[in-house]
Amino acid sequence: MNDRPTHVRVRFPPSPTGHMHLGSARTALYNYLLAKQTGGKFVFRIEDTDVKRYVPGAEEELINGLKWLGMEWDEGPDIGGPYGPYRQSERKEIYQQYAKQLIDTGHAYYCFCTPERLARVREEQQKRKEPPHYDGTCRRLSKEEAEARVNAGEAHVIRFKTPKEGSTTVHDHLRGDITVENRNLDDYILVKSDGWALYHLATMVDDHLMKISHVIRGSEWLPTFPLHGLIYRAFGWEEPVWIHLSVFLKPSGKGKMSKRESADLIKDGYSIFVKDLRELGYTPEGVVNWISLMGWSYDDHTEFFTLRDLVEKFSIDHLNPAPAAINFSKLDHFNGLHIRALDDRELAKRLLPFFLEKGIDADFETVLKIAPIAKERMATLDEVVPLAEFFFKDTVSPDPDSLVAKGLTAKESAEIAEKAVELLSPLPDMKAAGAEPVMRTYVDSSGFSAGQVFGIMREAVTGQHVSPPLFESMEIIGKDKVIQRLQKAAQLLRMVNQ
RNA sequence: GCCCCCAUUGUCUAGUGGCCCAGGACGUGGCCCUCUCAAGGCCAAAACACCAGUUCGAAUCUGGUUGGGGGCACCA
Repeated sequence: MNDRPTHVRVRFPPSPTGHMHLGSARTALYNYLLAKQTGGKFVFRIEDTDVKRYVPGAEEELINGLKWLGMEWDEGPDIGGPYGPYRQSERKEIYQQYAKQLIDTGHAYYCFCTPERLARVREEQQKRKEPPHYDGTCRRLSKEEAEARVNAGEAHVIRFKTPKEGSTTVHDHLRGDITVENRNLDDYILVKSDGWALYHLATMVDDHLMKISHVIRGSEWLPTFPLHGLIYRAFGWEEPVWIHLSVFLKPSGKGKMSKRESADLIKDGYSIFVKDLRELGYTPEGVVNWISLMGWSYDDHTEFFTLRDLVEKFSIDHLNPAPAAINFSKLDHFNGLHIRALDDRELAKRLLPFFLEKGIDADFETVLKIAPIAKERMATLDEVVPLAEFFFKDTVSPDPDSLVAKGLTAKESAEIAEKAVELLSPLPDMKAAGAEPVMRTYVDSSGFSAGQVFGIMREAVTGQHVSPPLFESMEIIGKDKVIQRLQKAAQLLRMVNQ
């Protein structure tokens, strides 16, 4: 608690190549939390050096996703900052300059091998059950020959000159030292033949230049982590604190979510994509609380957190290195908690669009009245529609058979509906405080149960088996409509054959 | 195949040698509350992968096994 770092500089550097998913949201969140709790900076950087994989609109989705979740960045492509540009596609020359430095210091070399030859070499290596590594042909070229060929305009890439002997040890904050034999590392390509730097170079250069002090990233980088350490050392730079987060597994815990499985999820009302979650009625509060606990924990009993709480309580010392299976029912739980924690005005504001989207002509004032009686019946915001759409209908159409109360005949049910009309009509309005005692007195004297009487009324007034509390609902609907609907129900019941 | 990482109930996890015949949460089952459905309250079933070792003592340390995951691109 006292040994927390201060003023860290962290970054979230996604590639605009697809939808923003839960894994990147969590990585962004942990970075954000660390920045905020230390008074540091959260840097947003776009890693778009691969034009072939660029997806239009992906960057905007990333921006919207982060903002929706409540994570604002301090430096980024849209707002700039002291270490820009924050888009890798605008930093090409910087990478080339550093690649050249690596060549000059003997840490990298030009390679003229064609993709075709590399594929052939790889194939043969695999046939011989050898690790598929670059065979070192161009590593043996003299500096003079290589430069002559470059100057002659021959196509080339730049490769890192990985040590052949010995081993490399790097340190991960939650996993400790990680050591690999250098022979298991490859002479990775740093700069492609089109002159663009690859992740291994571009990201290390950017992180150093942008003074990133803590790198929190996914565990898919673990295999090349030693290479990244080697690159930092080749430049003579001080390494950041490295933290590799576990991956998210599919709900069964067997492997990570495939494209197909992600698509299938939406049928069950779930998704691993942030933008879908929003449309499915999840709140940013619920999503943040949920993902914060997949790989991190506070203590042995506290689980409800707002983003503010997390900024205060999060700690990189309590991360869990094991992969975590996604548990959507827990998301429903957290979302419900946060819906109930919202004040009525805020909740109504968020509920309204879900009515409108379904073509229901809801108004804010009515939704504001509905919010308090519906909030504990929702796991997701969109569930308000089937629960409360009857408030906005001119008439409802209850099913005559459903109108008949359990254990009663249609005739008895009709009489109850008629009695309700008779007892409620004289009242000045439908305030629950007035209507409920009247009906309860009737229940007590009639011999029918509350469930029977109120059940008939619920079906009559809402047209639904399930609804918010009856009398509160009737108050919102208003006396005229309540009486009308009860009368109609009585008529329907009179027509049911007994 | 090779390399790396990981390993507590179905799932997320607490646990850093004695507070643990293992605590919390989701889910599941039961009960209570109750006008429906929820929410809420109470209760229950449910785990230290295995084998050695270190130690007076191990879920916690070490080694191995097994299992799971990730990576092996002129992608990130």
